[in-house]
Amino acid sequence: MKRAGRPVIPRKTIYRLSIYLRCLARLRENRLGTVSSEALAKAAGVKPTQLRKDLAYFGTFGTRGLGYIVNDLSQKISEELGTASLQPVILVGVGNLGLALLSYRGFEKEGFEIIAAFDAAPRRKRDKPLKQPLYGMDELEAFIRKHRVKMAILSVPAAAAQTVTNQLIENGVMGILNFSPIVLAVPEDVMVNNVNLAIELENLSYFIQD
Amino acid sequence: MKRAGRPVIPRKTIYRLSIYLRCLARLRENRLGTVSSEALAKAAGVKPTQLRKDLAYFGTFGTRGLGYIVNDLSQKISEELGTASLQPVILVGVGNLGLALLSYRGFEKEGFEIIAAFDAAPRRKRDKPLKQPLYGMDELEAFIRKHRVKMAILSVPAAAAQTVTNQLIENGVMGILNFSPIVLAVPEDVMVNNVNLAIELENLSYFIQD
DNA sequence: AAATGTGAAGTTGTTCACAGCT
DNA sequence: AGCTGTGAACAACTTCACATTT
Repeated sequence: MKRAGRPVIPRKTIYRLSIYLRCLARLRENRLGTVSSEALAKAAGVKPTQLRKDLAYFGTFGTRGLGYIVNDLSQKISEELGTASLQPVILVGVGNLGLALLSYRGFEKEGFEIIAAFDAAPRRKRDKPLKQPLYGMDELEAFIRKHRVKMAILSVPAAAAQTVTNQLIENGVMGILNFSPIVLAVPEDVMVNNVNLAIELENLSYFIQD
Repeated sequence: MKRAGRPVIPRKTIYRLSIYLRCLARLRENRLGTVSSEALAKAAGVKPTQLRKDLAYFGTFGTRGLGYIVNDLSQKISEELGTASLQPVILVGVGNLGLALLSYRGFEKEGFEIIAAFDAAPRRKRDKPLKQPLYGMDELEAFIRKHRVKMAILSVPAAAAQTVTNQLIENGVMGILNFSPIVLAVPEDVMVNNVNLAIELENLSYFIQD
């Protein structure tokens, strides 16, 4: 929580905190009480010093000579990330990819819930019955306002992406997880995370050339 | 192509080259002949100087006072990324997410083709008929070797991820697009790109807190 | 006049080295 | 003795400022 008075934590650190949290969860499942920065860093795929620096941004939790108490550290990171406050999310664009994301179970386990989906053609035949209600685009504005939705997953075709984005933002959405292959123009205070599968593949293919 | 004698291009630059390429494609569709670094940078969501620096890593293509020729620049970037050489890709783990990725049309348009899918339970009932052949895990090794597969998309459950990864690498896979929520341990010369949707959401939710 | 290409300056992020605690 | 916490050194990346070309 970027409250005044607190240090600003770098973006990359926040990313890694999420990773640490997941590693800690596995340690807990294995009933481990404490962990050293070396062990946790290894599990997370980073250097021990980086882990310690990351934690130092928002406190000092370790015991010298011993390491970190798994439960405590887990909770501290959770608090810092604000994971406690479960955010409602909507999804816009129920094509192939959107449909998949809707049925993907990975979200709920992590404390997010897609509470509704929207599509330009909500009655189009889909193979699978959805858990979430599916509405037309004309109901988008009212829904966002009514449920105070702050986060949206965008999986519409490229041509529609900017228009939909504008609609989302006008009605109060502050964070967008963008799967459409376009760079969205947004005001400074709106946050966009891009996930572009084609680019990820292209990137891989570049680096594996001998 | 990281050939000896060429400068090493930073990872982030490679990422952005992919983005520029897509922006240029749109300019071409709109029949634009030339573009300035300012205009292209804006479309790509970066600063003009950054765009120019990125390009400078592998050549000088612009004309001062004029800008870049869309077609030429497009081709140069394509060459640099090695997009020309269309890589065959396999997908392992046909659950919800894997299924979605298989039916996602975004890949083929960008020059990738998922040529086969593998799953521990290949006969499990799935709602949708697949375009790609679906095999059991026992056929994985032979297939990779026979088709000289270098890239894989991994969408298996966390518990299976590392085991499958080892299998892939032993048989020659050099690049993995990992959707499973685990940090994979791999040798240095193997490249992993992680896509973790839960972390992306968690990250968004952190930054939109007021 | 307009826009690129680039050395230098600035910024951000990572790693080292070691002091300091338990 | 073992392991954390952190200032300082280092490395990577970005932006600036401006010389240079068309």
